[in-house]
Amino acid sequence: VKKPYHHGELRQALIDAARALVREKGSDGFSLSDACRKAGVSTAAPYRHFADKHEILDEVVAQGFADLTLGMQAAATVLPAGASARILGMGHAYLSFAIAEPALFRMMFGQKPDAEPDHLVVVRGKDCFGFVVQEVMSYCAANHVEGDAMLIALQLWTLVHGATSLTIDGDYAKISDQIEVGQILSDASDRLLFSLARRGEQGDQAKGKDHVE
Amino acid sequence: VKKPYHHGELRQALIDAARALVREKGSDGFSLSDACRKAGVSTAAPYRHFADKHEILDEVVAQGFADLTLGMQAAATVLPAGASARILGMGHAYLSFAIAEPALFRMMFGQKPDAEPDHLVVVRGKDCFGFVVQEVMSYCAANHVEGDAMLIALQLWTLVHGATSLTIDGDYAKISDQIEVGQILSDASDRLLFSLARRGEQGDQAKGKDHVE
DNA sequence: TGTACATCAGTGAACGCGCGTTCACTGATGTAC
DNA sequence: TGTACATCAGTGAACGCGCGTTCACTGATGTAC
Repeated sequence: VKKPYHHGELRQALIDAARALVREKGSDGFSLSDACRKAGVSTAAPYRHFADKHEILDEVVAQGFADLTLGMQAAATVLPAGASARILGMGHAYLSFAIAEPALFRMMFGQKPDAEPDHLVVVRGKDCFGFVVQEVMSYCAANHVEGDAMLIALQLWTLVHGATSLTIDGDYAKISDQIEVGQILSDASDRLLFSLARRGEQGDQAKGKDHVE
Repeated sequence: VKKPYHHGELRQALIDAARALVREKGSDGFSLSDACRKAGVSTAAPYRHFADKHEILDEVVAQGFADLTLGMQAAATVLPAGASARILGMGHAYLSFAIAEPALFRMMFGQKPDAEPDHLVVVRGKDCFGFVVQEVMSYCAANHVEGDAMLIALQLWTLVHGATSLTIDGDYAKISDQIEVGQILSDASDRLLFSLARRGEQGDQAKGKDHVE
């Protein structure tokens, strides 16, 4: 194969290379030079497409949020609307995403280096949480839950995010190798949801567990 | 003041300098050279007391866990034994610690750079979680809760850790500036604890909120 | 269809930087006799 | 109490390294006439 002078898809190729390198070496270990090596171009080439290193990483993070949203949507749509299993499935999708790309997950939710956040990243992040709120609202409507769906969504997010962080950072493992994150998640999620729902729906919600993951 | 050739307390001085620099610049921005500058010694001096850079940071992290445990103990002991407010107070102490030293908190619970974890760090970490389990067991005993105290402690830890991470990383703020982490935490913790406790104790637990933070 | 030329996406060499670590050294401390 | 000497905690200069970014450049593309 001959190597053409013009790459043609260099912008996306650099983003893909950056994401792969973040996955392999972590966000700290990532260097622009590495990404250039991987894409097969000189270290000056990226500056035709990006202002600096951070701009590439912002793009990676934005695509990460889009993928996370897609993952949760895929998990939700195969589960019955209004069931707590559907909410739980989204939580498992969140966890699975982070396990597949822990360093990317940390970049998405970790603090930025004091620079103001990228606009596209914020939009994608809000879309992602917006989907969670929407699903929680559907659940609440279907189960006649009185209460602020936003607050409930925040609590579930908090729980799932905690379980995810402690898993990918190896903190559960440092305490004991007997800990099952799936049990923690499903047990606590159900507890949070059940304590809200009115009587009569519980049998319906109690089945359908352990679908995903 | 004359500057003596021998520092005398250089080991602890370097640990203190490292902790201060991590607080100021983050764990990434921290360099051994910076710590030497701050302690007023040459860059070769640390090698009399530590094998390498990581050994200093391990020491900082271990002291961080000790401080976190102390903070939670201090919060717990001023609140009535057996009250849910006591458990909640520990959660707030966890959050306060992380807000005061976010970068240190991230080092404590973030993943290590593939090297095996330091022994002292693991011990201090287990001590810290052990205290939480112990307090949850007391709560369960006082409120006649049937259920695995370890699992309950894990769920509470997960929730509090999630709320703490999302707070210090600015993720709540990215969604909306109206979000109150205190409300999320106390609401969800109470819900997790109440759904376990038997009848009759609820009035006792419902007061005593909003003590700390 | 052919040619002139502007535009654009790459090259490759070089820069300055701060880092972690090593080296031979030197000044201070403390112990043996 | 005094002296010789081993030990130890520092110094300061140097190293090699990989990084992000800039520079003048060159090869390819595409458009005007």
